[in-house]
Amino acid sequence: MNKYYFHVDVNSAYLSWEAAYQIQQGSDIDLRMIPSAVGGDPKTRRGIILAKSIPAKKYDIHTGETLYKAFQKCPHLTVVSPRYHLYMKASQAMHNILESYSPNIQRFSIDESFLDIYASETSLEDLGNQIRIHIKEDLGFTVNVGISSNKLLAKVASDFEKPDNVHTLFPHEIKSKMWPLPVEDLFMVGRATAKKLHGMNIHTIGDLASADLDYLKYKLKSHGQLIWEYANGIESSKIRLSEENYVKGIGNSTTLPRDINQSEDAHMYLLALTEMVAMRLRHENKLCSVVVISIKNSDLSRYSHQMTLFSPTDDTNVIYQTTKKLFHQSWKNQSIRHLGVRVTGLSNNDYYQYSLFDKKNLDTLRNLNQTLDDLRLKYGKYTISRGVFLHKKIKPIIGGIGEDDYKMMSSLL
DNA sequence: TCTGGGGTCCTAGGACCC
DNA sequence: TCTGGGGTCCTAGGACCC
Repeated sequence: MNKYYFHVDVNSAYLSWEAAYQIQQGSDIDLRMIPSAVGGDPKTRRGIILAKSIPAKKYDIHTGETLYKAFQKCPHLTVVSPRYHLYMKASQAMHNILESYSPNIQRFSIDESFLDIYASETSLEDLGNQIRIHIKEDLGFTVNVGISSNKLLAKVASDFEKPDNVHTLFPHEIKSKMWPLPVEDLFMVGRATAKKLHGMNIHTIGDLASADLDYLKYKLKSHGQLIWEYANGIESSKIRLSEENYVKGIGNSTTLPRDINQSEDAHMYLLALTEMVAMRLRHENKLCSVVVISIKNSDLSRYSHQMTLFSPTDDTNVIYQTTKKLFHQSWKNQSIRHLGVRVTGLSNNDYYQYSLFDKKNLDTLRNLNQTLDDLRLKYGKYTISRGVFLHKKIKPIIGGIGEDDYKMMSSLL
């Protein structure tokens, strides 16, 4: 018996979950069988494709492209807006099934998990199929399962032929199964790195694996070492359990319905974003010590500005006042297309009560914030809004991922 | 090809300390 | 006074992931 790693990846996750849900609700249309996609807001035609069906793929529609473009390629494309709460439930249901196979599960993203299992090598594919079928029969959507002796190889394996498949990628299979693939198929080789590698005449994962390590490190720093190891199948991280996989920052951002030039308008959006960020922060029982704003101009250039606070806080108003200050320190007076608010430097709020500052005032403030959060959670986020939003078209709270927030992946395995 | 939003990590330069 | 070195923290920007 040896330890093996399994990577479970939901096929076209958002679309599969949407399809499975609609069928459960009695629909006789299976979105997976027609050209369809999940993305943006189909009414305004803004936004992008987040997931697509296999029939939609035949129209050359791919993830990340604008809805506008997708409709041009396929006018009868069925598009549905994303429903993140549904996806979190589906993700949780899958997690519950995986728990019956291993106590060690690492949720890598909403639709991907790693688990380690002690088994004999001959039983691995059967085990993978068992997981695959279990999820399909109980939950109505399909997954790919990748199996290997480490997480990296398991992840690469789950990306082989889709959907509804089990693949292995053991070290002795690297040469035949992984090295012929284009280098951009490797985890952690994105657009920028791929371009640099092509410039070095490295085109396949095999090219990368046999490249000179010192040269790669000279060109790409530590990232060069990392991807060289990945290309050679070298990776040894353990399953990271959720306790050690804590949140490091919380942020929300939005593309504005139209470009703005007035700082008063920017303040509105900063407040609306801060409302959501601070609410999530309090929900996590955390305090932040750093506030960051980011600005994207109409010409798509972007910049950010941050500030470390004198003392950690979870108060909406303190964070908002800081974002305003940051905005005025950094705004280049160009028209703005996108704004973001993010907090980092998180700490637990256990000792908040024992702060040196006036306890009574702090408690009053905390109670006020808490009461607002509770009301919004119970009756909807627009139940109570700040007065400044009256008669404005701007939504008083902006940003996704609410109540059932859970820890997501990091760029490391 | 430049279009969304939510993240993490790395690096380099500057400030500041001893 | 302007000459050494080591360390940490902060900040801005870039790269990557889904």
